[in-house]
Order: sequence, then C-alpha cells, then structure tokens
Amino acid sequence: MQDYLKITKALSDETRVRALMSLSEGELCVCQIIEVLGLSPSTVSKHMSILQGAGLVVRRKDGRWHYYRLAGRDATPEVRQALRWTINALDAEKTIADDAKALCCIRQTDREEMTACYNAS
Amino acid sequence: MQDYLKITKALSDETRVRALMSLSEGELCVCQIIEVLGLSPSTVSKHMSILQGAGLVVRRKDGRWHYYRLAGRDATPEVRQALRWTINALDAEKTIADDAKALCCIRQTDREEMTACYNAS
DNA sequence: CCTATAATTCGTCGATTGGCGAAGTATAGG
DNA sequence: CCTATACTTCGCCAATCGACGAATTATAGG
Repeated sequence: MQDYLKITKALSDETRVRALMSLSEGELCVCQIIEVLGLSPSTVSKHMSILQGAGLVVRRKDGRWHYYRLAGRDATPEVRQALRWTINALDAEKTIADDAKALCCIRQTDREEMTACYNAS
Repeated sequence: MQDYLKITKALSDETRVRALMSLSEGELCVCQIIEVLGLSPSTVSKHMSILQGAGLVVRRKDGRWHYYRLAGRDATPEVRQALRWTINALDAEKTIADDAKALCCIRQTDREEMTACYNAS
C-alpha cells in the first residue's frame, strides 16, 4: 500500500508530472528541468527526490551533474504500469507538448554552449 | 491534465483507496462504507464525492440509500486504466483483504436484518 | 404531518504540502 | 587551495487537505 501511495502522491502534483513527462524523450540534468519548469533549484530538487522515492525516475551522477531518467526495466511492475498509464493519458496534453518544445531549445542551447569553445576561431 | 490530476489526487489517500477497493466485489451504500472504514458519515461522503468527481465511481440513488460502484464501461479509457492498475497493485494488500473480510460480515448482517421479519415465528 | 434514517453540506482545526531563499555539500577548473 | 557551479538540505510561510460535529436535505413509514 505504501509503495502504491508513494506513486499516486508523486503523480498528484502538476509540477511533478510535468517534470516526469519532460524525461520521456531521454534523461535530463536538474538544471535543464529547472529551466523547463521555471522554478527554484530547491523546489525542483525536492520534486525530483519525491519522484525518485516513488521509483518513477532513476538518478545518475556524472561530475557536478545529476541526471534523471524514467525508470525502465529496473522498475517494479506497478511503476511500469503507472508510467505507461501516465504517458498514455498525457501524451496529447498541451502543457506537456509546450514543455517538450521548450526542451528542444534548452537542449540546443546547451549543445551550443558546450561546443562554444571550439567555435572561438 | 486536470482530469488526470483528479484521478491521481483521488488515489493518493489511503482511506479513499480503501473505499474504492471495497467496491471491487459490487456496489455498496454509503452506510456500509462508513462501517468498513470506521469514519464519520461526513468524512466518508466527502471521500466518495472526490472519487466520483474523478470518474472512478458511479452513484445510484434508491430511496434513502446512495449506492456507489466502480465506474465500468461508461468510464473514460484513462479511468479504466487507472482502475485496472490500482486493482492490480493492491490485490494482495493486507489492508484491502481485511476490509473485504469485514465487508462479508457487514453484507451478511444486513441480509439477516432484512430477512429478520420472516424469522419471527 | 411528524419522526427517524441516510447522506450531504458547512465551518473549524490540526497536519501536510508546495513554494522560496539561505546555508551546506560536492566537484570541476584555474 | 580557492572560486564557481550544480544540487541538496533546512527552515519558513501560505495554501490545501483530512478529520470531525452541527446543521441541512431528502425520503420512508407511522
């Protein structure tokens, strides 16, 4: 029951659901999620740790960056079913689509920044 | 998004989930749910109206009694999927099993009371 | 009608939640 | 080392939530 409630509580906040869905096209580091959501780092961090506590996302550390991605094969059947349901229910949602669009820019910007050093001719 | 959040919020409280699952073997009137949960009528009524607002249950009035049952064919795909997931995740849960057991007694008692008039020889 | 019963609605109260900024931790890079 | 960056943790505040009892509505039955 507690595992189940952790999942439903995690999914019962719009901000958290947006954060979760923003991972549907691949992992993101916290600063990217901060940018999509437009919230303070501490708030986003809290949300992500709740999602992780529910087993919905997985964290990977790489240097200073913490990457989150949707839980996959490693997740419990309940989590997998919850993710399928959520993605299914929100696929056509405008808020989610807007976030996905914003994420394209964010990823692109980061790529440019990352490669900026090579462009200084 | 709002429809989705209504569902997850409805499912994010243990009492509400117990009430929902107690309907899995058929409809119940509010007074029976009150008895299973051991809460005040006003509290139970509120919970049921939240479950109904999310589309997870359906209400049927019959005289003084209000019966609730799980939403079935009439429900949206999202609701159906949520119900499948929930039942699936909580089927083996002890709390739920205990409630089901208590419900047997409650239904039985009601049946005996209803037929008591015939037994007064 | 009048009373009893079944539910709901309303008002209240303590507990939880979501937000923030400040402070703390960890790591990359000069 | 020392600073800057990326996150997290902590403490605070307003808003929401779950519980209750009291008052209200609706219906069955004398």
